[in-house]
Amino acid sequence: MKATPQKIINAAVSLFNQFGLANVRLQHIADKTGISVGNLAYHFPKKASIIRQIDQDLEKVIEPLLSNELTFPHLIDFDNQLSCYYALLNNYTFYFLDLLEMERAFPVMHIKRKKYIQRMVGQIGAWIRHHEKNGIFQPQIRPNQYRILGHTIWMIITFWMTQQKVSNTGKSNEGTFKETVWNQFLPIFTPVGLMEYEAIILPQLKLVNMPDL
Amino acid sequence: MKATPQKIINAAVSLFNQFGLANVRLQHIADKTGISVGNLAYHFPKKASIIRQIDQDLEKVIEPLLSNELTFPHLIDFDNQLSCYYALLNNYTFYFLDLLEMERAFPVMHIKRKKYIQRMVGQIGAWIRHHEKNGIFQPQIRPNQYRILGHTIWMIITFWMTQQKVSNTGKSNEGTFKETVWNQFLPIFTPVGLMEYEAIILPQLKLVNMPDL
DNA sequence: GTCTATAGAGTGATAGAC
DNA sequence: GTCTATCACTCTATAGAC
Repeated sequence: MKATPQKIINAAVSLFNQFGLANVRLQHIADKTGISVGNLAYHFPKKASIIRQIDQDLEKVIEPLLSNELTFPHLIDFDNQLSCYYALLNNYTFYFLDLLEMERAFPVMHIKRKKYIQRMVGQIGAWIRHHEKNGIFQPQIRPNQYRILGHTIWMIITFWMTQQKVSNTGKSNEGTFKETVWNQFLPIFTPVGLMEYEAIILPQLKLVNMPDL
Repeated sequence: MKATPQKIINAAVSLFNQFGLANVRLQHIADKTGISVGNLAYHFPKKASIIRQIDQDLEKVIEPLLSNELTFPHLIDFDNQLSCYYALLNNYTFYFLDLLEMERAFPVMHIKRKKYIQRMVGQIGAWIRHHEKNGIFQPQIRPNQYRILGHTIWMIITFWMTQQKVSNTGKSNEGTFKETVWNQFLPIFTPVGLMEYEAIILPQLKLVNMPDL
């Protein structure tokens, strides 16, 4: 892509992340890009064209994340995956803040999102079941326990940024994010699992400072 | 309150719940109430006046919920509290869907919300610690474990409706909601706690049908 | 209390000169 | 490719008759 369109996209993503999809005007995007609204319209005839472009960029980032098998034997692989998710949350915050606004205004994006959700929940669920058989996690106490757990972890990831903005102390923090997700696994570790967690994951988490939730 | 203002509020809440705060026009509210926009303006001079009134009604519902001590010795008390929260989610869905829009457009409501959040997280946390000392829940494995758990449960409650709308199968379901929250406690029960759960809570949950998440 | 009519402030999109 | 100017539309809020 040429220089100007790329600058426009960068400005738009940045503004969307900061103010939310519905609150950003073409004028703001043009100003931030350093061009006129007319010029903006030359490159992207509709506001929706900008969104579409961003959606395509986003797909290129999400797709590989969801294609990871995650059935690697080490917990650190999941920790790395969490880092990737956190980067996604940071770079495309608006995508996770404006879920319903996007559903209403850009139904096509929403259809894609629904597929992502299914795959993501499935991916996490498969990882849990893998480590259940593995002896890292204890067997389920109740039939649906780990299916629900997978879904809850998806919720934590998806609504992390919203939660942060609403509840919060200020700036977002990768360490707190990861700690919250890992906290879901803490009570279901087997002794062996707990040992691996405390040896491998915990030192990682301590590397980042952790203010109050 | 007289008849017309109350009808207006009812119509407004219903529309906000369905379409979201930002997508409801004065015209829609007037139509649904069966009056003209001019008349609507007579009763509520600004759109914000309507929101303010709803906010006050909402306070009357939330306040008693947050004042519950929840340190009663039986798990069923928490289950009842969850029923109350679910009713709140249902009656004031928009309040939980449009968190950020409300922060932007109605900062005063948001300040109140922040206080609610603190109290709610604190309430849940106190309940968990109470039952930890009680022998219903196992001792913490790690220092912050139950503080984070309380925060996660607040997230599940707060974002339940959004999650439902975005991910979902259709209509919201109290049984699935409660099961997801209780699932958080499942692995931290002591044998005694698990017995009480299976005797008292589980039969309750089974009373409602549970489609897929 | 209720209505119709309209002012006034945006906002997305377009036309046409350079 | 880039600009200025403007149209067409939407929405809140207000004025004034009944």
